[in-house]
Amino acid sequence: MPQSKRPNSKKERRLENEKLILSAAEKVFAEAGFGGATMQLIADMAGLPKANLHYYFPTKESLYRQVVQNIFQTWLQAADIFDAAEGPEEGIGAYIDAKMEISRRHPAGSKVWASEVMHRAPVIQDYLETTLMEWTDGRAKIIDRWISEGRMAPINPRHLLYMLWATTQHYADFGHQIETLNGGEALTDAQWEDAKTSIKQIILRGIGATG
Amino acid sequence: MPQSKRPNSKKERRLENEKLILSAAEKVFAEAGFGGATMQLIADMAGLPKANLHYYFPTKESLYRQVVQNIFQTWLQAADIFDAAEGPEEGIGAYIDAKMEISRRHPAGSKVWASEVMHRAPVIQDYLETTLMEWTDGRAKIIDRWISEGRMAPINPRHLLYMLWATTQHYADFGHQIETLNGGEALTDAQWEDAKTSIKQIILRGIGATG
DNA sequence: TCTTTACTTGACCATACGGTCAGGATGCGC
DNA sequence: GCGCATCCTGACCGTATGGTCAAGTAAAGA
Repeated sequence: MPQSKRPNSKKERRLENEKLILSAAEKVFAEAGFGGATMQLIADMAGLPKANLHYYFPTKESLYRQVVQNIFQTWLQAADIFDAAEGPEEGIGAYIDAKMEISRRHPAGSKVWASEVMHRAPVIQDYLETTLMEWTDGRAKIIDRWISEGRMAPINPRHLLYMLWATTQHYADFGHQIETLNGGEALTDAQWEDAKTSIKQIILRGIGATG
Repeated sequence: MPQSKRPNSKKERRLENEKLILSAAEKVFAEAGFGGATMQLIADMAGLPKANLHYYFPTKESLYRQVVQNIFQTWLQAADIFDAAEGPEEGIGAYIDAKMEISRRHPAGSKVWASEVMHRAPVIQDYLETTLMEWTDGRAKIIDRWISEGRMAPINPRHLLYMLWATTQHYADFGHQIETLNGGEALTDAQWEDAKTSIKQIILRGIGATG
């Protein structure tokens, strides 16, 4: 007699609990860093006993690894927009929008990623060397093509990409600083729109890609 | 009989040891985060017994606090260049150069700062609310004046400042990622120059402040 | 030289943390 | 309904860590 209200099937519960744990872990790792986070805190936030965490994720490190890998996936998804674009104004503009939206919706993930990279990427170094490297090379080539087609000014694509990453992720990673400078209030919808517009304005004009 | 070769006077030794400890602490906090850093590790790196650290800095938190405050001072010093400038091209250009130089010379400090802010600034929240707030308001006013004088395009000064911070500090905080994408090699002198030039080119042109 | 003050340090302590485990509960296939 | 595999969890353990302390050493001051 499978119930649909409260998912009690084993598979469903498993997935649900894993999701619950991963979500709690992301928050705690973001707030406290890997070293400062405790399994007990994650357990409390997930509403599960600590020993249960170790049933799903044998070690703290394995849990952390899973969190970071999930974030990396989200990170890469924003790339699709870049690829589908027809030119720099559309591609880079949409990429900025997408990454700003990620910063707004998943600030914890962005922080965990930043923390991981700052600590010399002990867990996802191989991803940096393979997947991220390929992604970056591919995007750099697209930008170089746009430049050779005269659709934007000649600019080192890598530094442009770093600038895009830095600026968009700043709104998540340094969100607390921004909020403090905003009088202690989170940015409003209008302010987020203003941020997006300002960034696109500066960068698109800066690379000579405005209509 | 005060010796000048090896500073054995109490005051000199005190200052020397404090500097030694603070320098080691900055590195360890940057590499491991506050939670991951251990007093033993800092002691080893400073070449002193652990108990000696606790003589100079009673708690781990007090040591951390001192490190963060020192970094904040460096951070603010780069402002002088901004103030002394005659117009946006000179002021913002020089500010970018100065902040990039800090990222290059003191990456550990930048990382500690980033980490502190990411964790909701438990130690320097009051600085954010007072000193940083005033600094930001002041700089925003200067930019607004430049805009009203027609020396640059109308742009929300805050988002421009965030962009400057984000981009320049990215080269320190995400230095490991940049190094990995650079084939595992640290950026050369020429590459650092290229970075500075690219950033200035995009931003100065983006805000309509090029000669 | 003698006293006092500042500094140094090995040994030690309480605590908190990651991780284990045994035994019980629960749903699943037959 | 029954046996089995999966899931759950309170109690427990070893270790590492921040911090203490008392006893010693070296410099400053008189």
